Amino acid sequence: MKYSRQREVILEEVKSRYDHPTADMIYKAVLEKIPNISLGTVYRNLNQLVEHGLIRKILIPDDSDRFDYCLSNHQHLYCTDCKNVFDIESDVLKGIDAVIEKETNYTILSHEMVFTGFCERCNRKKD
Amino acid sequence: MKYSRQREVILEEVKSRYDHPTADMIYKAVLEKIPNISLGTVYRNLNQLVEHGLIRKILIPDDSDRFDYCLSNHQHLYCTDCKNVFDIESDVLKGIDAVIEKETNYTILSHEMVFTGFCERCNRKKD
DNA sequence: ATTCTTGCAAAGAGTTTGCATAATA
DNA sequence: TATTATGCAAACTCTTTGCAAGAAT
Repeated sequence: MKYSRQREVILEEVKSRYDHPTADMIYKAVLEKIPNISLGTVYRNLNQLVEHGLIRKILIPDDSDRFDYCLSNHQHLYCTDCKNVFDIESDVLKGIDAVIEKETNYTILSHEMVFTGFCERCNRKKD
Repeated sequence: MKYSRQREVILEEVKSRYDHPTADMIYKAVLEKIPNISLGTVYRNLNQLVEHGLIRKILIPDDSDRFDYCLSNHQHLYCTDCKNVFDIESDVLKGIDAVIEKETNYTILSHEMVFTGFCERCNRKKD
């Protein structure tokens, strides 16, 4: 990838936050630093960064895609109450691709997983 | 839910096929039986059937949603080569929601999981 | 000099919604 | 009769794309 300031700032933005933002949230944030950046550029760069494995895209049921800096094996929880995405630190799924590959005749490259439920805060609200 | 022939035929269509169709594929199939049904009605009914737990929606990375009749615990493989969705018979994920719930302070209601890779047929093509 | 990237705006795909009408309970 | 569902079309959201201009190698 040829260098571009737009891509650098976009990647920094994804890296620096932990709220699993949508493309539009990233666009709005990056606007502060590059006031004339376009939404198309944000989408193009996010997709490129995903393709190059620098960030990942998280699919949310009935909601727009989120982006996350690629770190260790971790899972995600989508809280249907506050609509936020939270990290789940758990290694129960470690090596699952290899397990499935052994059990079937498929080639497994990756998987997408999202849990749906309630976060801590929304759990407490219900008491 | 109040009875409607449209919904009945839509549910039968999802029940009867194993190719994890998109809303549009279901619409085209149902058109054969109800020639004046509208795409909006298909979407409305699919969503209702999902909400009532009769069918499930499968999220596919960078592709449209698929629908599947709700059966036992099984997983899905999205073949990036032929773009089809296949069933994976495996119980490695059985009880995973409860495990995560024990490990965290979240309430887990459900999860979405899709493996990405190659199906048997596309695997063979590569040899 | 060549290739990649940008901003802009328009288009695209997929899905939802408002409304008057029709069917169900 | 009251409620829910329908067909139609328009609207809506999210995302992609064509293009001429600009930046990076």
